[in-house]
Amino acid sequence: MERLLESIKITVNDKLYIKDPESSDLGKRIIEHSILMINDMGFENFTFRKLGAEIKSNESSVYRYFESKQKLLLYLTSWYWGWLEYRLVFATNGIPDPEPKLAKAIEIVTQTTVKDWVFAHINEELLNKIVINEFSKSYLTKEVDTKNKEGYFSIYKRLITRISEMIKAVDNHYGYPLSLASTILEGSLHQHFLKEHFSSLTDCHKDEQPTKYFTDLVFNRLNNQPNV
Amino acid sequence: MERLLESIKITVNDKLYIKDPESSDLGKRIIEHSILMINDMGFENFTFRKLGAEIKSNESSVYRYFESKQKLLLYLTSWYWGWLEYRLVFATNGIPDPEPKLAKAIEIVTQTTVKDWVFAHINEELLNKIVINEFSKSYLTKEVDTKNKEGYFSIYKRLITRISEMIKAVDNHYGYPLSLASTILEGSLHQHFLKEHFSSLTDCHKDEQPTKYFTDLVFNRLNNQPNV
DNA sequence: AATTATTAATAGTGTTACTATTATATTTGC
DNA sequence: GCAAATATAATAGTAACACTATTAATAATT
Repeated sequence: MERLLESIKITVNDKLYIKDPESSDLGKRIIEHSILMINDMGFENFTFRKLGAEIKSNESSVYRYFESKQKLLLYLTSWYWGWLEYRLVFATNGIPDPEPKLAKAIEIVTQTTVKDWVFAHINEELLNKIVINEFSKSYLTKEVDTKNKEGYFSIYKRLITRISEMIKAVDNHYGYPLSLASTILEGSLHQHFLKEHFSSLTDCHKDEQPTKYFTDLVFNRLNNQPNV
Repeated sequence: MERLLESIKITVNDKLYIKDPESSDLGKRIIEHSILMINDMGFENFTFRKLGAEIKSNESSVYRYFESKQKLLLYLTSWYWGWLEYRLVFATNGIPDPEPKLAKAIEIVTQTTVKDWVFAHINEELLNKIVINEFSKSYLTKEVDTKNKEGYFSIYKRLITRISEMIKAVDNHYGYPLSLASTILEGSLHQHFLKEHFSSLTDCHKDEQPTKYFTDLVFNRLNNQPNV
């Protein structure tokens, strides 16, 4: 995969940044260290001032790239979903049969990310943790509808649509392909969170178990047609 | 139900408040109006200062009842889960067969709340909306493990345990009763949120559809034993 | 060498969560 | 009915935060 991706750039909605962080060294340091710091201290305790100090730059310089903390988070999570979408399409494209195709898709989106380091300044493993802990906060706000209209969630939405299409390909009589797709994505983040902090509320205690749980759940439903 | 509940008090962890808001008129107004205001403006924009102004009292008086905004949110959501647990136990206790019992449980926890007004100062319908929009924020923080140790999520956890027990009663060979129970609860909040803000990501467009979706999903899995 | 773009430094604004202190009501015990 | 205890209100203040404005220094381009 490394070879292939060298020429690939994950593109996110360009309204999410003022200046493309990929376009400069400072920009890349902003991305790299915001991932490290948000993962360390959590989004609430993370500030542009602290980030500036960490990268030996200045708060105001960070504001040249991102107009707010919220937009930086949306940039990071969008990037993550874009990267996941890329891996999903790449891994499933060659599979002709709907069942193994969906199975592969579930595997990709529910497993925790292994260290890839395809993009030098982006630690995908930590970014995955950030998505588990912080993504919900990016839409659980009063501004969600405007943000949505501005297209800040479009990659995420496209990803869910893709999964729902694969579900329909397995069973086009099933009545809830979109709900099931969104349950797989969100539910998998949630199971990973429970695994870390509420282990008494989940049967998933190892990284690969959410994949097994959702694969089992989805295929049992879809092979069993007593629809609505 | 009204008659019965007149003498019932939903009790939450008493470390969540400094002074019991149920013990005074001011306390009840704090609860009543914090529900209205958080629902209106969202948790981020809600402040004790604004609340004080609204109830013609003072910011510092609110701090006599709750030591922080976060604890007030935890109080409200705990109360909600306690109330839901009560309704769950009440509605399922008399059902001997595991299947209809679980079906009733899923119905209770996945449906949006109808106006009950059993507790004069608590609008359960709005509280349900608050839980949908804000509950995740109460655990998606760096302090989650300490909060958990202090017992601030115990009612929520007990509720999930109860549901998982009902799942086991239907199929005690199923390998993921806890994960399934937590998926039903969290997933249902999520589907209700999507219904309001991302209708292209769900098949649930009416209030009762999450119930149907999860009932279908759960029973199809449990009647079908190809376990792990 | 001059122009331009980028980055850094400094200072400031309004708001927030929360605390401390004092003053004023209200309730309670006798 | 009145003093003591308690609850509430008012005021002021702190440190931190998100974000802005302005100017200074540096680097890249022409």
